[in-house]
Amino acid sequence: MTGTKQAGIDRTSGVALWRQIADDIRVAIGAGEFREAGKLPGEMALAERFGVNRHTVRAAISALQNEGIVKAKAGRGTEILSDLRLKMPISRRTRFSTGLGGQARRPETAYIAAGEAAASDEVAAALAIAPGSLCVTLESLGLADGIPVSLAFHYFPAARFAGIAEHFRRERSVTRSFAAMGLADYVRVSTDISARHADEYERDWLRLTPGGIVLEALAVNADLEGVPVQYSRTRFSAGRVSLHVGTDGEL
Amino acid sequence: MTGTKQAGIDRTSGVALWRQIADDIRVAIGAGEFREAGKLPGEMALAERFGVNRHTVRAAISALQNEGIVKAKAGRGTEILSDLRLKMPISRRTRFSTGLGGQARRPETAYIAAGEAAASDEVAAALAIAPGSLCVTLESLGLADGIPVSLAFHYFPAARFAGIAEHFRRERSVTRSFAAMGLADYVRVSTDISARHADEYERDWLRLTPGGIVLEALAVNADLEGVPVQYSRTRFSAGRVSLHVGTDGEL
DNA sequence: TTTTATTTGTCCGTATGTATT
DNA sequence: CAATACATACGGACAAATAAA
Repeated sequence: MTGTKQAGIDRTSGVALWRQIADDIRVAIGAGEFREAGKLPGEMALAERFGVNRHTVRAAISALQNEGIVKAKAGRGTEILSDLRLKMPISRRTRFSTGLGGQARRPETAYIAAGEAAASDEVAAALAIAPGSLCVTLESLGLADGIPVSLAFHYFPAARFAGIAEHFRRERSVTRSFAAMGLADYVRVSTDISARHADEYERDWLRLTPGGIVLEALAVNADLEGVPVQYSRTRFSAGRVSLHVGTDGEL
Repeated sequence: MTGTKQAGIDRTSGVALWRQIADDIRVAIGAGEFREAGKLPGEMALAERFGVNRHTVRAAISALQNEGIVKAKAGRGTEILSDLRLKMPISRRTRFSTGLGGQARRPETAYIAAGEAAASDEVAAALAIAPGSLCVTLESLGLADGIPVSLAFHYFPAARFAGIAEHFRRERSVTRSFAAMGLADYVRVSTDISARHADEYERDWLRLTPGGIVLEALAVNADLEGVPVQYSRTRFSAGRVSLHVGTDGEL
């Protein structure tokens, strides 16, 4: 099926050639295709490979430079800067800071906003409360070494966690905020994972370029009696994070 | 330009507006946004929503018609034909066919290819065998109602599962192939999930458009003694599938 | 049945972006 | 940095199909 035509380039798909080629090169870098050389093949070689003009390849490389993935130097070639991904564990004891702790990086959580909202059907079902019940909302940004990796929107039942936003503002941690309100422990009940293109708001906070991808995780946490205490929608920068599900044991 | 910019549409991303809008509408359909009406809002309403000209919306709808998702009729509106969005469970007992079975859809597995390969470091580590050991490889396509949803590449240690490809070719099921070779049961040990743009090969098999997204799951299955029996790399069509991780119980 | 409003389908022209030579 | 060809996006006008008054 892949056959004769030059490596998968479609000219009437609504996606500019330079963007298709940039995406292809990004995937190839992630797959480790150029890891040995540490740099991309020359512009002429790439133009040949994709069956396009050298100018088009230059536009693609320029886009990858803006993303901070490669760095082109006259006479030297195009160096590959980073193809690393953080591994975020998903288990019964999923927590942001400890999840990234083992990877020799400085994890950090930033406060974005807090508020109140009536529970939509979706939120109400997840938290096992009546639709329309009041929820405390909290928005936060997760960073590793100063680079944003996740953007989270949390819902807590207001009846039980009325003042949690103030705690979070000081503590910068959901776990410690729960603890300050008398909830010593909690577990992850379920996680729903999907992927899509980032919208403008997500691109802004996660510093993604147009066409960037987010992994969206819808998660429910519950106390040890199984009563839901938190519903959150976390969007991970797909280029910087993978999710690791260990189905055999705890973290 | 009609006025203020609208939800997540970017005019300098190398992706045509009509394609961005088509992707947005496809996701909205999958989220059930128009399920009540059974059809899309009018072209004018959508043009307003996305802040573009009516013709641009028409181009997007035309693309969705070609995908077989909607059907436009003069005077009637644009009917939604399919809102396929599958939820694939990831748990200790993860299997493709049973995973989709509960969703009242016809699951199917197609055989693509089989072969042999020496284990790379990555594969060897996952299967707990020596690097360079021989593996049986198997490639398969998962479909739901005839629509491709997953593309999988499997590795089995050849020392133990030498003839498994022939079994799979007849049985069209990894579970039944294992059973035919005397392995009655196995469990999922770990799953690593990431997201990225589909490459040409994946776009081809999964019938994705350029810029399409895949959810890639690297999974290890083991027998009940904990000895790894299978390592697989499954790429799900992100627009058609989400992954559900239940961390509390079995499937 | 006729009328009217609504919605999609098709045509025109113009400006800008993309890709090649 | 041309010149050229084509795709994209916009704006408007009108035709054709449908549903409801």
